[in-house]
Amino acid sequence: MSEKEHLDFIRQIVADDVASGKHDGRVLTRFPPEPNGFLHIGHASAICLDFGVAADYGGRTTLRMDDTNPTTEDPAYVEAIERDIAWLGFEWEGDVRYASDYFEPLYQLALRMVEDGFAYVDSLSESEIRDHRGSVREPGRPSPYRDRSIEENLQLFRAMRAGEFPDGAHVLRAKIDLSASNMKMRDPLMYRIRHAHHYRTGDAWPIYPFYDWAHGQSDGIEGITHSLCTLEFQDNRELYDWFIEHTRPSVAQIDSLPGAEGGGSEDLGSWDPRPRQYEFARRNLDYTIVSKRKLLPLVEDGSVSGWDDPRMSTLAGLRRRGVPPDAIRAFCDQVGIGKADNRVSVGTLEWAIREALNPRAPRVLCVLDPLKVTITNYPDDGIDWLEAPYFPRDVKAPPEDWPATRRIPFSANLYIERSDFAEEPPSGFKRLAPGREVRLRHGFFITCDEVVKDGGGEVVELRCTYDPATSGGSSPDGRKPSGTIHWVSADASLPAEIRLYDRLFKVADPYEGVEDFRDNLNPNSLEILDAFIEPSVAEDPPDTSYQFERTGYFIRDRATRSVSKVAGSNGAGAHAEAGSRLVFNRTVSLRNTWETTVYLEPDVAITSVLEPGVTVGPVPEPASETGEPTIGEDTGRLARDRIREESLPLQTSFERFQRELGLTEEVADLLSASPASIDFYERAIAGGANPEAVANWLLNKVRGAESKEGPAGTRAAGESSLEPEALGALVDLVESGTISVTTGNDLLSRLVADGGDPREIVDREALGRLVDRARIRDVAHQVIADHPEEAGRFRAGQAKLAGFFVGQVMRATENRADASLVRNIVEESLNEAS
RNA sequence: UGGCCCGUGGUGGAAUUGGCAACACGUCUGGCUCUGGACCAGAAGAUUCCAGGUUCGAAUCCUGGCGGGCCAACCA
Repeated sequence: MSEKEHLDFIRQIVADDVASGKHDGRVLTRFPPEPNGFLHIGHASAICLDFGVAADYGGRTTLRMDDTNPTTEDPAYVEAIERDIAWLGFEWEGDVRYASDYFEPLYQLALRMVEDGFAYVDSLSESEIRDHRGSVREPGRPSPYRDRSIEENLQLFRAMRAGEFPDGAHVLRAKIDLSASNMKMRDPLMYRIRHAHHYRTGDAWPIYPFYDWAHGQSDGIEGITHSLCTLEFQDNRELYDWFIEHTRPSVAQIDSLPGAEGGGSEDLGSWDPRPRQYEFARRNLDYTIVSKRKLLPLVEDGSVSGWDDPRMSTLAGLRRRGVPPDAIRAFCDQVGIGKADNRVSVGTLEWAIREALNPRAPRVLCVLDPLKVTITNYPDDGIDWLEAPYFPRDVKAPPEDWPATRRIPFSANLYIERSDFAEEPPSGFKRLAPGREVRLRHGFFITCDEVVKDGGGEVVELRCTYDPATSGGSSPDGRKPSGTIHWVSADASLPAEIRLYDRLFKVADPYEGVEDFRDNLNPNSLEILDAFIEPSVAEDPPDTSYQFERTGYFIRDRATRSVSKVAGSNGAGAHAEAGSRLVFNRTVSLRNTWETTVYLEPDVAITSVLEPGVTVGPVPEPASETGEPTIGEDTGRLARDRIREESLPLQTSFERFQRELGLTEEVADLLSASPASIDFYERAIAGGANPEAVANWLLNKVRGAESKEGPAGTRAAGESSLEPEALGALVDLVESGTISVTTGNDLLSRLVADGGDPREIVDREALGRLVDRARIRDVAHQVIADHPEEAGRFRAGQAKLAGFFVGQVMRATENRADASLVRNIVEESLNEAS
């Protein structure tokens, strides 16, 4: 992958880890699909990330089948997944891994959890467990079996494993916290009893681990360093970490693994490297579904012809549609990765496809919707084989294994595209019309002399004359026709079936406004055309991607169709298989700026019509008389007021802050929210620092500095080494002008991290404020000289660039300069220097 | 009166961690062309969800509000 100056947030984390020498700088990621369906374009994004991140940092990626649910999985899916990833162009580390290969070590690990008292066997029914779990609003209740002895748990769990109980009789649960606000932590299930046949382990196991238990431990077993998954697993991360921290793996347990290196039975104590989970937003594509579970019903109910139906967003479908793998990779690269919900336009995918195909797809002629043209001044039984280049001049490096030209037949009977003729041409129309001349691509100029219609008034034939002097596309007299159109000989072309695919769903968001997303299926997503194509294609390799000139990119489908009607033929189509015709899938149309495709961005049009002036949120309701918080009210303030009503000291401080210290009500409110907060503030101002300034620092900057995270994943939330007295001293230093505000900011982060006395640090490091006008002016001049372009733009009126120069000067003086002074001097210097 | 996460042009997203709101797709001009494609040149499009606050300076920090997503499967 090319070096980018910008790193997405995942790569930033990995880059930091590598730089800090975590795991000795090793990176191992994993792609863990469940083999219960085909991979789709959404997975492509995850695959590109998992494999791409590792590759960027010299790491590797394992492919792991997350096959812990025997009832949904199938070896056919395993095969499809491997095929699709390989096709996409990625190579996984070693053999394919299977979670099912880890069933034994997982079980051993679980046994230890039971021994250590971190897991218990619960014998409640499924619905009872659900009931005991409580809701998001109410805490759960412990199961009556929660306090079984370790011995009993051990014996029961072993019996579960031995197959002594029927399905549903017991489960193994982690013993965590039934009242956790995170539902995932309310004693999550680790194992269920399921007497089911697993496609790999057969009937060896009557119990199967759940995702949360299996996944993190599998990461540990494989030595994964960065475990990337989608946003909906954010709540699971706390559990992931809990499991990682509470297991005690030993070499013996993972020794039974295929490919294990062997080696004793000593305790590993913990997983090393310790895997960490990071989440990113899944990629949604408009007019498309990216969910294996939603795609399955389409396959099952016959809405599509299979997982590889070219309308499907599956990699297999895209492949059959003719989308090259590098286009998908380019697309994933282009949209990148983030944490915000999104819906990418399919236009972006189409762009990537055209970009990939344009330089390498040979151009051929194919008429999709034929209109008969008779050349009246050409011999009826004549035929000319014209030499035509496969690539236009602007394709600089056509594929070397493809010939430069082919021959195409010209005869008295031709087909042109019905849309390339207009009896009454609109203005700007550059194609054929009565009396007009156009160029046939790679052929002659023709002029339309006569329009033949059927009884219904529909045009059925054009009678034209050609100019024999224009062979090769130009006329000796130098005249230029208004346009160039594609065509095909009716006497010597091949009949072809063309399948045009439109989006599978009618609306950008298939889940919008319906209970069943299938109600949003586009009934016209497939259009089949009887077309004619130049005969050269019959001899080409079957998987060739073409550009049909002026229409789009197409690929030959593996299917052939028997001829439904005999095409006008004199045997020139002899290369085609007798009695059959070729089938082509349209991969994507050409970009079309003439016929503005109405369907292209309908959602844009619709929103602008439906929501003309809709502004932000709803109008706040007036407060209700019950005093209950209503929308728009400051509920935090209400809560604090209520607490103060019941606590005299709090209320006293609240009032004193306002009356004696002159703080605003809002500031006093925040400061008097808790005894700890009041105490901290009182101690900070005890040294004589300006109360108002201290309050502002405390409320704004200190909170900001404390919430800033350290190196990814290692943040110790709420931990601060800042002493109140130090804050008071710091504020005093700034207020008295001893140090600059910016130095104060820097110092604050250091105090929060490491503690200390600001006065000492300032003395020791000579951080005193720089107010020497001459010094600052020197620096400013230097900065201006170094940035002539910006200086010019400032003088041209871009006033906000002053901030840029202030920043540069501050940097040059290590933040010691007085910023107001700097701004002053910078603006002065900028103006005088002109 | 739950927890967690997320709001930057139409779309996806940058902003070197408080100092010029990048880039790409799309749109619109103009040029070139034997493809109304490609290519070349240019333009338009953003009070960074809102309101306050801190700061010389805020997309970024603080407070509150609004909006969206996920979580109560013996699925993953």
